[in-house]
Amino acid sequence: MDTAEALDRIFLFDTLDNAQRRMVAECVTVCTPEKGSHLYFEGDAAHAFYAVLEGQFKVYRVTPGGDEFIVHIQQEGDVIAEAAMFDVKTYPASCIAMTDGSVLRIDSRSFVALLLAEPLLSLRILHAYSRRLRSFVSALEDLSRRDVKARLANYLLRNAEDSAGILFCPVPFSKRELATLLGTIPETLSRTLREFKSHGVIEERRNGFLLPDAHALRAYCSE
Amino acid sequence: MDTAEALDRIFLFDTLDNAQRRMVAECVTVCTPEKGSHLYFEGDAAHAFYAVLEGQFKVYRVTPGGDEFIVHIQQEGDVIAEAAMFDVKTYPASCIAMTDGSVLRIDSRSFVALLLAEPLLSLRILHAYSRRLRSFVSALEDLSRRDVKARLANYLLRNAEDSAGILFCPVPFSKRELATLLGTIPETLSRTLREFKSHGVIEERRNGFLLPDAHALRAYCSE
DNA sequence: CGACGGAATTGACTTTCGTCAAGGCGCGGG
DNA sequence: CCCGCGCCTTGACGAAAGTCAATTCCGTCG
Repeated sequence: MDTAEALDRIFLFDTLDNAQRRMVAECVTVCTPEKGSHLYFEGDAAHAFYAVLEGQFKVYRVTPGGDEFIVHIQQEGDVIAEAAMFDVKTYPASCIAMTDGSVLRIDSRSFVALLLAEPLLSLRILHAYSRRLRSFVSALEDLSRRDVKARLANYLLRNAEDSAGILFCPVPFSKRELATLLGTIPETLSRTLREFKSHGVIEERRNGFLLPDAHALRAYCSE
Repeated sequence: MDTAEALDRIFLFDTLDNAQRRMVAECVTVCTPEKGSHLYFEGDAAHAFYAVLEGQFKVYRVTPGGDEFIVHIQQEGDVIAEAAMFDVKTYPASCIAMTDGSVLRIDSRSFVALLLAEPLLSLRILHAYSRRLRSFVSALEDLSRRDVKARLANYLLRNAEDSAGILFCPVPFSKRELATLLGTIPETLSRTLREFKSHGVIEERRNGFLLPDAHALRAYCSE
């Protein structure tokens, strides 16, 4: 994938004019990390941030107790570690490629210079931030007020795609990771999935779940 | 309080030069809401955002079940609803004055125009966002991985002020609200406080807690 | 001063969820 | 083809924390 095509795929850049794109192109490179390789480790000096072109990337921290905490799983179009460029010098988490993939690597210093020259670009970044912030607020609300059934139901509905009237929620990663994303553990997730399946509200498929009874799922959400 | 003095108190504006301050002053007004009055309600058209000069303000949502969920409690220097100006037309939560107070009201449209004219200001806002974002990530980690004891200990230490070697954590609001902030309920908070008091790691005072044994508290954090 | 009302506390009970341990399933390598 | 290794599932159990209900504390107002 060349740089121009890559910029088209990232919402931060996809409406820039040609002059702006040339400027952005100056401070980005396309990388193709292999599955299992790290974009960066927690504590590394933060000279760059990333935008996902292909594949899944896991942003995580290791707790003092040695457990993994998944901050988020980023997919095509998502921006990773954009926080790092503004107010810190090191990454607050680590990021690993869960699959082979490709990313746009954006040099922080050059990019900040670009922002100063292109205020519209700043507004776009602000926009991105505010969406991310909002999603954290609802995740927080979710975790503190709802049980695992509600969190799972919510996740399935939120990530579902509608094709020909059939809802399908892709889960392109392991159940262990889904459990961590939901703030629970594989055992509890497994039991909750079983309950949903036995009531016929979901059906398991390769890499995801069919949601034949969205109405019932919504009921779980607001319980 | 006049506008010039008010701008000095808000970190978004406190390093602006005179010309910039005059521009900002154009789109802000100082308001003095009384205890119990709302800055805005969830769903209102979002024409402005706010910065706290004095008092406490509670940003909250009402869940479908009718419970209150506190998104955060904002105090002097904090910025409220800055997300609203970029990508949405309505406030995603409500905000009420918990005490008499004063705020800077900033008109969104004029401010966005200002951002386009003053790229440095955009960078400051970005900075603010990234800090806020980071605090949400740790709150999330907290909620999903730690028990109430750890969350309370963490909260106390994080918000403590050191005066003459004595740590004091101010809690200028009710225990009910503290409980909600910690993602629990008053009963559980009360029991946890009792446990901490009985072990001598905290002492209750008017509007807060003394932390005579910070070391013990830190042990609770990482348990 | 005494009564009321909201906040906080306490106790008994229940539910949810995590822990521990065992076993099944699928897949790749020898 | 069989073995081993992860991943996932299942069951039994216990701990944490929420619910419900009763009581105490405390500030306010008549």
